[in-house]
Amino acid sequence: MAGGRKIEFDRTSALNAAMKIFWLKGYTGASLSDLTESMGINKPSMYSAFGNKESLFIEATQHYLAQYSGEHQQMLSEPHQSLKIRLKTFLMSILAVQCDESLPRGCMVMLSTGEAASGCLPEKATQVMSKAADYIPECLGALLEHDPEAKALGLDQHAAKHALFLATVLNGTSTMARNHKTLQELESVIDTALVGIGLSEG
Amino acid sequence: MAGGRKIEFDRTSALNAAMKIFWLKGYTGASLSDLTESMGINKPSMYSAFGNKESLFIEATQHYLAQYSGEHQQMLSEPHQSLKIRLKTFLMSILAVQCDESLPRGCMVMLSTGEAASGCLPEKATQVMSKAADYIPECLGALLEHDPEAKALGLDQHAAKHALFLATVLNGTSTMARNHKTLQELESVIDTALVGIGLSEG
DNA sequence: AATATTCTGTACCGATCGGTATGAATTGAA
DNA sequence: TTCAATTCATACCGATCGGTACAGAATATT
Repeated sequence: MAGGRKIEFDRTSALNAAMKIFWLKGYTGASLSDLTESMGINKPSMYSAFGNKESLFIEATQHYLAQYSGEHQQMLSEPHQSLKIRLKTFLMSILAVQCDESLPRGCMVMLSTGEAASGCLPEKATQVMSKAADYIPECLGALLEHDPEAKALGLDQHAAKHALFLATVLNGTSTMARNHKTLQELESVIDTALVGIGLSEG
Repeated sequence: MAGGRKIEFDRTSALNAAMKIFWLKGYTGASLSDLTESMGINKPSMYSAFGNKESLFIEATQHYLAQYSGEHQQMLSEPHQSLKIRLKTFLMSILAVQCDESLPRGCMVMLSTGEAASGCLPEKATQVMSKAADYIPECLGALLEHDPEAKALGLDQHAAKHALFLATVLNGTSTMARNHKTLQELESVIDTALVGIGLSEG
């Protein structure tokens, strides 16, 4: 057995850089030149470390989900908080990422899901995005269906409908954030949406 | 002066075919091969008839606006109809196009505006999309601000906020329609949105 | 019929795409 | 120090991108 030349880049920060390029430009729009340049490595290094463009994209998506998606769900089960507070905190947590000025605007999953609908994604990547896109609606649906306060308010009668509504609004804020709408403007959208499902007064 | 060979294709139907390709795949995603194949012509014919890919895209966008965007506005000024009815008819008119199974799903303008935000559109095309994207929010804003019934209800106090909210919902339904949500499902989203701005009861 | 004009089809252009072969550089173990 | 193992950098691959040169086919005027 003999050792070899040591890797000269940090795999995680390279993956993070790739994630931001995919997030900004989408799968098709991100060229290997774009990716490797921002990752600070050459193409052969990328291929040996990540396989190919598709598997890099999938890994970047999982990196995105771990960093910017998982954190939201716990807002929904925060104890001693009203349903309205928990739901608004959840939605604002997502919106804050969409509007973060130090990151690409909008939601990476919603962006790439649109690419998938155009048939621009390879098969496995499409499956990953489809599963990722189901996450937020499922969180919302489960909350509205099973939460005691939601039941008391009768929201469980329209759980699916209201979950779709809120998910639709979040898709809307994602594209609005992409077009440089501010967090303040879009917070008012969230507030109006909460009125729509009867959790707040107009 | 002498005549020449006659053109062998219908310019309008070729433009219509190109529009559908751009609508389905976006500007970058639509290759010249895709376009000319569906238009039923060869590349030199396309270039002599439309100039280049960008001007074809701009003309296709204007064709889209003429066919699928202008028709909505008149719903807002329909006489002898309540504000709620007019607004819902307006929104449903847009939603019906987004969900039309004989057309590409979603709104072409909202789709390409996303591309513009990624810097994937040439300069002039970006300007055209930006102006087109302002159209629906401006319709909504003007309605809520100046309509007598809206004023009576106090909606003019929050015209900009509610216009942004409804435009955001329409962006959401566009991406949802792209992911094969049905007209029925998304109609319930519209209804919930109308509750949000106080034009309907939960 | 001859000719000027216009369109169509093919074949091609340089650039870029995703992906890879190859050799030099660097390392650990023998 | 030699050698096997691994990474890095360059240069290249076929395919496709948007766009065009050019020749032949079709038309209107003379």
